[in-house]
Amino acid sequence: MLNLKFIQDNPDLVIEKLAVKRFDARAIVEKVIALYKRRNEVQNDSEIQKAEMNKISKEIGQLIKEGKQSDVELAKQKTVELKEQIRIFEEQFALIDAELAQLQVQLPNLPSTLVPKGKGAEDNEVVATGGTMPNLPADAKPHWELAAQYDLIDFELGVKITGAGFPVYKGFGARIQRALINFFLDQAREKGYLEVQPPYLVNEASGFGTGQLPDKEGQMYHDSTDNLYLIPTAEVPVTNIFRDVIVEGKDLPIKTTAYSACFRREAGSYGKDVRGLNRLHQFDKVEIVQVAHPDKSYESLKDMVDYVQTLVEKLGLPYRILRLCGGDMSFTSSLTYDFEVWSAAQERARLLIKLQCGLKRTSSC
RNA sequence: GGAGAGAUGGCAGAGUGGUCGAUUGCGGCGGUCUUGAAAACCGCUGUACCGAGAGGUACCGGGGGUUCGAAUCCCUCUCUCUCCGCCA
Repeated sequence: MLNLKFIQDNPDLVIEKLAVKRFDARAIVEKVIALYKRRNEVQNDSEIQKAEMNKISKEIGQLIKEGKQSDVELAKQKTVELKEQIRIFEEQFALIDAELAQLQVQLPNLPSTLVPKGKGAEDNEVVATGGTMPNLPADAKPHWELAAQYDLIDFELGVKITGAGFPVYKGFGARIQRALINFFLDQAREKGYLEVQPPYLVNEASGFGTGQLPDKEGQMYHDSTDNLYLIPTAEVPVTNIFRDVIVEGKDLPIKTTAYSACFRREAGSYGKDVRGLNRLHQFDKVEIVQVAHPDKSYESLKDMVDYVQTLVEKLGLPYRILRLCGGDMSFTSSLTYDFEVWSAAQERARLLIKLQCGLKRTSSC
């Protein structure tokens, strides 16, 4: 969320930057500036009254000590009107403040200077490609058929036990899943990431801490008995490690990695691209997170992009890295790289990894 | 599920209605001493917001209340710990 003072001091910059994201911020920015000024005036008036009130209260304490009972009564009378004025000012302040907050959340994060202008997927910038495209015969099978043929993943069994989107990995399928998790964790550790095993259920505060709540309320599995949420990504518990804590500047960047199962309701996505492993309710993911100094966050992002590139290289996958254009970026991001891996049998690129640098300054893999 | 205790500054831990934004210790920063370091000693050391500044306001788990005045009293919520019970 953009800082009010920043908006006030740099209105043109905000408008110009958000235009890259195809967002017309002019009206909101103007309103914000006017309200912000008004809010500060009210705050000032209110605080003058409060200062007076505090002063009188201290005097009363002194008078009581000295036993000047009549003066005490006199002073108390003065506070009656002050109290009422303070109440009115505070009411006004709360009203303006709420309106301001409501406007503030409507402004997206500013894009980095690297972000290309553009509308949608076709305007994204390809920054790197690698690997060799496999040349498959015309009758090549998609992964869900192969998985069934070799009994690696049993989707039907998952349906019986739980429901669609909860596959059962079997035999070599289960082993390769475990091997990949180990591979990613081991690689991350070698790059200086601290491995953690976080809880898979988080409380409400953690949900808000990473912005999953209230935004994606319906996308998370929720246990209403204890008011806990199943994590949609290890990003949630891992970044919440740092919620409300002060870290030493010399310790930055702090690099953390975690494997977790991830749970997503994927409400509303039925019907398209849901076959096989394309869209699951439960899946495995190894996350990397860096906590960096704001001035160094783009360096951290670069570091992570380069690192992930080495992973797809090592796995020998055909891939490309995209720098998303303004129109294709998310609300909170300031710079996003997508790693797309080519899926030959499906004849399309699948998004494998999304790395973003944003307000939360989190990145995932 | 039952009973009890607790939540205070980076950490530990005082404070039960009036100069308490908060004693003290640790940590951190600066200095004296030292060839250097350690020790010792001295000083400084929370955050946010408003203000050109002086300064002001708010914050002692969250919210509400009583009062001229609340870390302190009342109500309520949340969380943590201890003991008992139950349990895959």
